[in-house]
Amino acid sequence: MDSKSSVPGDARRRSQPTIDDVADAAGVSTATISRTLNEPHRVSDKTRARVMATVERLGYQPNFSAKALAANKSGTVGAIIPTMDNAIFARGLQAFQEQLGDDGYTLLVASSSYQPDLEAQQVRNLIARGVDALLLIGHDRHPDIYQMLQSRSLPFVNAWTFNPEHDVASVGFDNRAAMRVLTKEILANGHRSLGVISAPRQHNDRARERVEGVLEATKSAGLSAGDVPILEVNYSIGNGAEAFAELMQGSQPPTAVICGNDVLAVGALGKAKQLGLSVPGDVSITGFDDIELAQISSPPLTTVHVPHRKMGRQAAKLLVKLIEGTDTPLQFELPTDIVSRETLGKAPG
Amino acid sequence: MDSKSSVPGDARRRSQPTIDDVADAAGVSTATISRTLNEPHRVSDKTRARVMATVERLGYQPNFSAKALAANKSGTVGAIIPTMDNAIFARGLQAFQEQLGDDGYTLLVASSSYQPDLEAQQVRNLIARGVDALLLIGHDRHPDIYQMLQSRSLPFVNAWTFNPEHDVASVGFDNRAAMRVLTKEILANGHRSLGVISAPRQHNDRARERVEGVLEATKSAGLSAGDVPILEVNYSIGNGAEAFAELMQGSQPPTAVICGNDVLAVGALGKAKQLGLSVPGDVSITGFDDIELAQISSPPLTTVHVPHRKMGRQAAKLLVKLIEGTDTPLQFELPTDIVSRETLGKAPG
DNA sequence: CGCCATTATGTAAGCGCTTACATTTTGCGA
DNA sequence: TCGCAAAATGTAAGCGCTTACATAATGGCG
Repeated sequence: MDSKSSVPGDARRRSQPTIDDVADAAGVSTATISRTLNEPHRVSDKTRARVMATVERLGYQPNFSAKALAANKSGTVGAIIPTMDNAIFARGLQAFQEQLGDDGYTLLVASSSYQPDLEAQQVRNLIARGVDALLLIGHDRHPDIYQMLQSRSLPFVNAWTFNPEHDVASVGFDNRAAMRVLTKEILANGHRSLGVISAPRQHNDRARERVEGVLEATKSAGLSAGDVPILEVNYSIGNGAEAFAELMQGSQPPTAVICGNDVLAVGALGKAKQLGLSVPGDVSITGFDDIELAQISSPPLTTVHVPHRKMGRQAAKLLVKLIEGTDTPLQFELPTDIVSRETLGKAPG
Repeated sequence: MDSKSSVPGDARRRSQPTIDDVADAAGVSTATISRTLNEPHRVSDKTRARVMATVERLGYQPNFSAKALAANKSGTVGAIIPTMDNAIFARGLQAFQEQLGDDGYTLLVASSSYQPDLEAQQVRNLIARGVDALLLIGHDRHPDIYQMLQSRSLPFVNAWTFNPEHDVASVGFDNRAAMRVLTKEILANGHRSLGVISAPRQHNDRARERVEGVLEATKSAGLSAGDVPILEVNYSIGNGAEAFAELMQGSQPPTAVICGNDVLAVGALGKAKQLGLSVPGDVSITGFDDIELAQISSPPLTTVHVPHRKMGRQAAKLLVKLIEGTDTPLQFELPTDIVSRETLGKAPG
């Protein structure tokens, strides 16, 4: 019963079999195992069959850390989103992940809670964890981040926004244009007194662009910027409601309230009902994103439809191409369209 | 200008500094660097300060794969959820991730799309990727999975459900009891003709338990099981609507329709409106989960509130304790409560 | 001041893979 | 049958860390 723990083939505590175990069992070298698994064509049919059988029999699973270390790539893609707790990101991320899975990559998620510093930290974190590429939301972010990505030549794409001025890979839509179109539609309905409920614009180019879109439209319709009150609140139904109340309590309340997203709009809608205001009889209200909420609110919301799932999948595809060095265009603009339901009507009076 | 590429200290293509670089720069051994970073107290104040400064100066970030390989742990926790494209999982996952981040772990996500085989595959995948622990939804799954986890003694917790019969770590709520309580409430309102719209129960113990809850309540009220039609559809507003229509077209339509979740209920609600049925005047409709949809539907939904965020955080805490070997109870039952809004009323007639 | 228990640091052997490079086998034309 | 290019396989050096063990520095005490 003496036991020299260095005896080869020693019982290594019933842990995972390693490549060496497989090599021994199959009577080939580890190199052959590795090749069989990663470049099957470089191995003879006979050997491949034998190795595969052994792999199967032993239940061998390559150790990922080792693989990542040796090959200097992890098969892992990171995503840093503001929050999953918002249908639009959750949905896009789900699609992103599905596509990634199809391509053999795994998703590492972090969230920034809309805080630039936190985002920077998360980027560092994910890089240290060896992600092969990164999905980021929007263009705004700490310059350190870009530098960091640059210096490591780590592929990344900015999603949920599209702006050819930024010379980086991205897949998204033109927030400004979308909102401009919506606003024009509103103006075409005779509204001249508008109000905006936006997410905080600082550090959030999407929110900023949307407001810009509104402003461009109103300006070209001859309204001066000062005429359009803009409230900034964090995304939530409650905040939407409050902001709406505030907007309506002035001496000359807007006849149309443009919300930065559907969640805010639904809050506004609820508050309108509560205040005894009819929508769109007394006020029109619009949203952005076209999430489920928009369909089932009552009345259903007129909003801007954004192809979140498509965006997620497309971003994944692009990232994979960047990782693998496949030639590809770097920028994808996805179309949005306004979906007219029942909360936008003629201006009263 | 001659360049022997093997010269030590050679310019390794301006890549990340390694622990060796830091060691050289700080004039200590790599062991000391490692200790400074991982067990600061084991290093003298002077050395620690010098090392930290060097780390800072070089912008050193330890390579995760190497760390994981050497230490045999990855600081990464995997989660396999049916889909992120459902507010309840997204929300819970967000909370889960926040807590994980607080504890220094990172989240690796995969989704099973409600398919047992896919789930098994994802488990394998995440294990190979070296996760330190796993979050799983529900108790139902391929037995191979449990065996796999067992044999590697990989910590895991089953969430979104609580059932002391299963002897595994879990944090969740009693789906059956929650639904039983809701159903009793419905019966107390005089309803005797019920209908159920559920998610497919196969491979989904949560859906199954919920239906069981309904049945327990109806049975103890003297109704026979056959009296309660049960439709199974995948979660979606549209499916909820269709199922509702089907339920109502019989010769003796139910006066109360119990839905497996809010999404289904909202679909049913919409269809009721469309069919000219008043809710709860003609039919009562209930949901489950209490997501945002429930508040803003019209009329707002009577449903079961589930503390998704709390569940996510709690699951993360538990998992971390399991990983670190801290002593802890293994099962956490979270309370649910029924929130009475406006879709449940007295039985007509 | 010298001894010895502490405390701090260094040495070097892996962790489980990949992959240049070296060696052996195979297959085929002459 | 021989020679040789191509195909298959093997050898072994890392990848960047952690950590057991060895060694050196420190400091308290008689």
